[in-house]
Amino acid sequence: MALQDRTRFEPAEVEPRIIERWLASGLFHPDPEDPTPGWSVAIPPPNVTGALHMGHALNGSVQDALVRRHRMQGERTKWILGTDHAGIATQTQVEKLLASEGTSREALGREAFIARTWAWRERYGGTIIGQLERLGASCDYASERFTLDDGYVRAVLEVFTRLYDKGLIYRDNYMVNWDPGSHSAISDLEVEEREVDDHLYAIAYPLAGGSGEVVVATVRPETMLADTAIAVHPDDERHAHLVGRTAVLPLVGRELPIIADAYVKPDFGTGCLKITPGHDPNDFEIGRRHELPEISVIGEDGRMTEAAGPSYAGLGVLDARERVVADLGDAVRSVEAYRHTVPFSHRSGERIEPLISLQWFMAMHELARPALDAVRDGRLRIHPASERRRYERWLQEIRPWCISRQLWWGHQIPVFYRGDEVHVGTRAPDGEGWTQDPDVLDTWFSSALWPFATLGWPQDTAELRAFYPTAVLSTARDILFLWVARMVMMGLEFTGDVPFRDVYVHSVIQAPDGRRMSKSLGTGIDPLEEIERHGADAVRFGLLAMSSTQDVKYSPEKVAQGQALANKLFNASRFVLGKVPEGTRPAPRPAAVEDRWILSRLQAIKADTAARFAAFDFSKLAFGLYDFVYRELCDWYLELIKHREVDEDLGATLLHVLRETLALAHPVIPFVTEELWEHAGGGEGEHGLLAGARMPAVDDALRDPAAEAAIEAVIGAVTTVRGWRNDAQVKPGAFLRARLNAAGYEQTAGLVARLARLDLSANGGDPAATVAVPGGTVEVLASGDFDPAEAQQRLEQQRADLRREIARAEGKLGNQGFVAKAPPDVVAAEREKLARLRADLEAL
RNA sequence: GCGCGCGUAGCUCAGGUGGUCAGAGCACCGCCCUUACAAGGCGGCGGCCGCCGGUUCGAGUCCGGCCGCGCGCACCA
Repeated sequence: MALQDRTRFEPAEVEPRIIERWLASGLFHPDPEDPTPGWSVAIPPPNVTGALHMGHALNGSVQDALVRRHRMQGERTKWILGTDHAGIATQTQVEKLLASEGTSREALGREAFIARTWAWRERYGGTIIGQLERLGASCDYASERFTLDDGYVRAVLEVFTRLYDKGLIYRDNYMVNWDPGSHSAISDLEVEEREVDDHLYAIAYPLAGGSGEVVVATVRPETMLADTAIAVHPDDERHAHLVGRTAVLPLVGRELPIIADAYVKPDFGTGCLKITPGHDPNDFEIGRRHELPEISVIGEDGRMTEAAGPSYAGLGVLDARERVVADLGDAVRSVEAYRHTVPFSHRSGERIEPLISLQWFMAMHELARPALDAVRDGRLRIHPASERRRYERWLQEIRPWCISRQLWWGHQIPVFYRGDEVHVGTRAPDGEGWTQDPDVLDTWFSSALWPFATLGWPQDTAELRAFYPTAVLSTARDILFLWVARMVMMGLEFTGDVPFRDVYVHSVIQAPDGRRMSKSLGTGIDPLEEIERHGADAVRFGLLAMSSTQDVKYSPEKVAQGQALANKLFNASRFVLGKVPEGTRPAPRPAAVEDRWILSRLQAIKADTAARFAAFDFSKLAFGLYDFVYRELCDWYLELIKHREVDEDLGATLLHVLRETLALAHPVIPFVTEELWEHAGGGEGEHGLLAGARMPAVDDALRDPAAEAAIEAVIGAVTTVRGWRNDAQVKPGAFLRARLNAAGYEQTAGLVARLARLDLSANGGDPAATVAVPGGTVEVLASGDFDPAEAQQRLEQQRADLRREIARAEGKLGNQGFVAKAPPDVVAAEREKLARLRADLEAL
């Protein structure tokens, strides 16, 4: 496309074309054998079932900005890409599909179901990869991984086996969060608390021997069928006499010992707690402490079991509750409405049924300690600091991780049983009768190996040597424990090094009204639709600009700002490239003070941008670029040089500034900059792409404080005169005859004259108005082009403002306390300010 | 309940270590089709910086207490 044919940047036309060039260039697929230092990022693997949402888009923008910047710094950069098999999510999707076909997973059988799921994944699994491409993410698409591919499976087996041999993975009957929805145990981290309205029942249990009773409170009367004790607080004098005695469980007749345990809150309810180790996590702990029997009356299907007795067996939990309450009759002493929070499955949304179940667990304390140390000694840095504190707290209070899931889709647990024999390994030992554990591992077990399993571990590959540890892990805060902390533990355990040096925890993007973005609420905004509407550059810029250390509301204005920036850069480039002669070689060749100024400002924005990248301050990074392009480059520099003849020097400087600006902005808005780069001469190498060009370094020799001061004055003077013209109702096009009575404009009077539309050539005539500008005044000579009365009013306003400021400064300096106690330089600055204000007033 | 964070122009947000810090974008008003951009340019309106105290010569900026909101952790059956 000829650049001069359009006045607007058209992302929809340009971006797909640019993507093709990037992918064809091979720039995103680094050679691991190359000796250049490696720099890598591992993408949080999206679910194969997933589609790009705003969180992915933000995280993609963050990671891509980092990756592109480092690639342009000459590092051998790899962005590790892949998808997660996402056990529950994927299995649920496929089961839904089967249901719509009138069949089911059970009808198919395990092998066929898994084959079907693979086929489903082949067909629908890759959509998010294409969507990342559309965002402009420069991932290594040529070596995409999957958490169930062959190499990955080997890594998982290796880790399982080694942890088992170390005794850190073990099988136990333990209280788990049973999710009746997915028919599987789930980990503590997959449980969410929700507030519900329940009833609190007070139930009387008679003491053995008929000498009184003990009243307990419960929201789940049906679980009493599994009670094995009553507990009171050891210091509770009201109930001290009960400890050691025995109560009789109503309906069942079982004798329950009355024990003392500090867990019981004496001031809650009656101060007496029924203990049900089989169906309550806290009771389970108490039961283990006191070696109580563990009875289960609720099964994995959520129905009462035979152990509940003939009149309850087979009933659903709620029906059983009703029946129990009815059967208790007078023993129910009170029922009151009760609101409290209870656990629900994050996945299925069903209420968790705490059950004792035979599951695989991972002991975490031994693994957690090195992960804590890594943060404390600085090998791992977490940004922002508040997230680091969360990380530490969780690791300190870490609990065993239930890693088995009663699913089919995933890494089947590599353990084989034959009678009492147990064998851990890839395949069953020789001989008949071995059966493999039917469960699969928690999806997060395999995700925890992501940064090294994707690079070929446990083999010692060139990729592993080149790209491990990765540099930065960028993620949202909701998976800091679920994923990030576990990667650190596994990385340290199996590679001896942290899996990444920096963790950047980014904002969660909420809907514009502050609610959570979600499909079910209808509050979601599709990033792809935003990209279609405004361009990928605009969305990337907007997301980075709105990011923060806190959650943020989605801001369409910031996306619009990004779109405006892309367009501005497009038009600025059209202007520059239309002026620069063919064959110009870009170079800083300042011929005038404004050239020295823009070159100096360019060094400043380069340095600021580098610092903001280092600090993960993406919002300031984005706004800083916006401000430089809009304000300094377009509003001022291009206006300042507009009427100069573009000779070799100016041409070289213009092209230099443009190209460095494009390079600097490329990591944030890669498409428009890549497109314009080609028009601005392109780059080295066969592809000539900006994505593969070098990031310009800061050149301190081009910093020029004198030029900055001179142009600052010009900007101040022009702005002030424009404001005055507006107030004095000067005809917009008129060039007013005026005298510039001010210091500091030796080289720039002509610039002021042109941009403020003044004719400074006249020396005669009476001043009809005075305007204060930095360093002095502009005296405007009488003419018919403005209204003297309005001008006078404006002048009075200016004088009043000055007098007010003078009075404030005088008051401050007249304050003994200030002069005596404030630091000398602050006092001196105040005196200087006062003198300047007085001089300004004098001049008017 | 404990912990963390936030409440600054109509809206969304910036404002390390207290002294031009009262800002940006959008919205709004006025003027301008000035040959890069009218989805543009120029200028402007607009804020007891949540409330009440305190520390200080001086406080959006520090301390305490309220009020409102968000998040994290733990939950009392």
